[in-house]
Amino acid sequence: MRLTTKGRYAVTAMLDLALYGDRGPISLADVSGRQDISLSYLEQLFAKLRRKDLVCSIRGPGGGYRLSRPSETIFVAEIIDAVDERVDATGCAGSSDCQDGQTCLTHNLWSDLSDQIHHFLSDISLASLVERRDVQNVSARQLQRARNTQSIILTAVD
Amino acid sequence: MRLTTKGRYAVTAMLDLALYGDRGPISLADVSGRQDISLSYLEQLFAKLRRKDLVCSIRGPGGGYRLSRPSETIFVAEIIDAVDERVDATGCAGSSDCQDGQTCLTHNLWSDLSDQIHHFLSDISLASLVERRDVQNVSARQLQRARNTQSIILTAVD
DNA sequence: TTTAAATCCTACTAAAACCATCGGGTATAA
DNA sequence: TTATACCCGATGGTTTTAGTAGGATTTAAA
Repeated sequence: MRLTTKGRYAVTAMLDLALYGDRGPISLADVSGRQDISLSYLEQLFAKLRRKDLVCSIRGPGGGYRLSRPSETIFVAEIIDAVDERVDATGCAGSSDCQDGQTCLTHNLWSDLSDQIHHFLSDISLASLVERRDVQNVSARQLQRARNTQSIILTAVD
Repeated sequence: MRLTTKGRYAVTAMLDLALYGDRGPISLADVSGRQDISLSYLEQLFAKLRRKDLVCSIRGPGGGYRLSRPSETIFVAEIIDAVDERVDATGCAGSSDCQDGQTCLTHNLWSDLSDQIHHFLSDISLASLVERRDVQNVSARQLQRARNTQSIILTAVD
């Protein structure tokens, strides 16, 4: 099982869309700037998210990505599955043939753990994350930083 | 976060000791044979388990490893921690400085998940695994296979 | 006293996964 | 027409994994 930056980036980026996407599509360049994720890497992740129909894309200027469903109906587990293949703690991808085509001594333990994790992440929607106090605080900080950066740029232009 | 064969091997090997270690120390060669784990790799894992005082070793012929505490008081979470360093889903090892020294948008989500996993694995003792029906079934199968292998060897000697 | 069984220890390596970067496409609004 | 943005494939550096190799040390048993 793995849960690395790949899955974390994907969830963070999707949450970014949920937070800021109410007025039209969000470009990956914006997400990249706010969340400190490399643009090229985001492109790869969103290719997978698009294939799994979690986002839809609008090309051309003013384009970007939108959630393809309301944020209440998109769950963290789906996002991780989309980019990370699986949240599975077994060594045999659940097929019970871990040792010589038969189950290993601890197969069911890892199977239970996988269920636990999947259940936990399946209960958390993007909308529920948007409502969280800590998420709102971080979001406010990010917007403030974006405004500062903008004003620095404008000052430099003068 | 990672949960790979390293952690799985360690738990399986410890469970092997819990199952068969009641009559003196178990050699890693025996564990290797029963659980299909390479001997040298087991040696590396048990070096860590020994450092964390989960097992104690007896050198020389007839030697091997024993659990250093009763199996009722050894929990899966400890074993994984010992060989895998951590079961942590955050990107910052819990230090909350995931983005530019501040918390990232999804930090608390991963922190909650880590707590969930750790709590789950902290509740499972080696003794409770030994009592499980599925573990007993697999164990019986492994012993049967070992007897077959032994009889093949004896036949070949004749 | 010798031998062989076992732990102990360090270094090395092939393969995989991760986390990108790069360079070019293509669609499309302005 | 042009700049913006998505789209796509190839590549590469770094880290981790899973295991190998080769020996040194301890010690029970022959």
